[in-house]
Amino acid sequence: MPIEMMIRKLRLHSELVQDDLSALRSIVTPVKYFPQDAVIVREGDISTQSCVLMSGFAYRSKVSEHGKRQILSFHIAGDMPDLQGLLLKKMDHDLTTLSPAQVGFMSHLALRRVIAARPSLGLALWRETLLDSVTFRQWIVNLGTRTAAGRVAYLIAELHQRLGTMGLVKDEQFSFPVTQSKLAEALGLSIVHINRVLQSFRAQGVLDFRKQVVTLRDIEKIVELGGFDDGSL
Amino acid sequence: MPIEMMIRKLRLHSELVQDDLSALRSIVTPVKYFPQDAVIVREGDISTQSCVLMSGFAYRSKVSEHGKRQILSFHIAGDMPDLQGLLLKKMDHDLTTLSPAQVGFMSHLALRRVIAARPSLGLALWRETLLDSVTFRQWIVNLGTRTAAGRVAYLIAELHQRLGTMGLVKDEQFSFPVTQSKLAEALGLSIVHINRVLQSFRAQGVLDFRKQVVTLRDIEKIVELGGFDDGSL
DNA sequence: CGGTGACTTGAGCTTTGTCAATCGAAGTGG
DNA sequence: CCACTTCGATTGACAAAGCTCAAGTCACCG
Repeated sequence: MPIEMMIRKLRLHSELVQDDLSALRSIVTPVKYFPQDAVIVREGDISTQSCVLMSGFAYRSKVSEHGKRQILSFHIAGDMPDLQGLLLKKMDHDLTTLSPAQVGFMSHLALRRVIAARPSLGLALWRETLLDSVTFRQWIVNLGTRTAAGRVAYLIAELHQRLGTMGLVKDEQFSFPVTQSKLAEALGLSIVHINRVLQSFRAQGVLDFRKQVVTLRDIEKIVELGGFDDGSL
Repeated sequence: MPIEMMIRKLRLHSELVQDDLSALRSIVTPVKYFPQDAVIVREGDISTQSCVLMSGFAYRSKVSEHGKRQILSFHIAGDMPDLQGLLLKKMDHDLTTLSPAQVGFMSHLALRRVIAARPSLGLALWRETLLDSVTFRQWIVNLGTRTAAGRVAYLIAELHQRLGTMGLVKDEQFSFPVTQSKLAEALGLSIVHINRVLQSFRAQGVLDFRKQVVTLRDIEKIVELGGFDDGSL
């Protein structure tokens, strides 16, 4: 029942009554399946619908004129990574799958209708977009203040926390189907350097990143390096 | 009539009728005057009101556990830098004045009342918070993909554009009351390095940054270095 | 079996940071 | 008005983090 992932996430932050939830459920299209590395929405597109990631991973990215690409955020089941399109018609970045993914869509027309009828739902969705902002702000701090090792550790800690609340972590281990090259694009580092950081983490028994699976070996150390702050809101 | 700055900015992005605008005006408290470097809201505070910057400059910042501070964004007249507090009760960052500033406040109670009565106003405010996000995303690209000189150039180009739409640029010159140390905190660079970049810009006749005033001398070059993209939404 | 994509490794180099000192303007108390 | 302090800007010398280039390895796939 993949659609429940979205509901689950929404309920983490907002109090919604059953009627709100079923109104929302009712406008989500049947799930579509996307392969790995498929573009869901492209920068410049005029969006007429927003999506919900039901399973799998996705990421948002933007290329700077220099041709360098920056990954802005990673997304997991339950996320609505292009909800902002509801009010900002023109996409300012790309949204791409990182793994095969199940995606549901909600047309903006239907969303507006449902929000007008149920203001509390509108507020809950607004809040979701604000939480998105919080993550971006943390990301800025990450890029601006931390060394390479700190950035990697932070990213892992953040994902660990988010996947944890969605029940996607088992035995301090989770799937994260990303290449080192994408990690580099996310963290503003070179591939070579990412590789070296990961190796040193492995050697020091901090964490292991192999075959798309992350294994946390020394959480204390990771949190210390990455200075991750759960930041309960 | 400083409150008109807010209205002016809102109307840039949303169509609002006079009644919406006057409803909003009516809940803004009389302006308060803040000196330079005064904290308006602090990380961890539970916010019960949001502010509107009527004149002057402010910035948002966050300290990473390492004690290093990161400036997240700069704000100018018309901005509502802590609007997200309406739905995210706990502040995740500080808001501080960069210069003496006039600030109006809107209590969250009143805001919620007015939004409930006028959904279009709610959407306009939601959109404002989304524009905030856009800026953060650009900032991530800035930190992640550009060299020191590019980052500085980008920041200047962004400010130039934003101040321009608010009518605060004259003769390709604008006031930006920031120290080099704060620039360093915003751009994730050391003070010394910022100083060198500014000097080289001055020497090359790209731009001049003296006594809190920025003078653009070669806009082409600035846009090229910073790769600024107006990104009309 | 050859090809492709991801990961690894080494060497040398560039950008940026650190440390330490100096300078200059503005403000303060005497 | 002068000595003194303070804060921000500036400079030089040196160190470090991270980048680029280039080559090689390894697993997988047609």
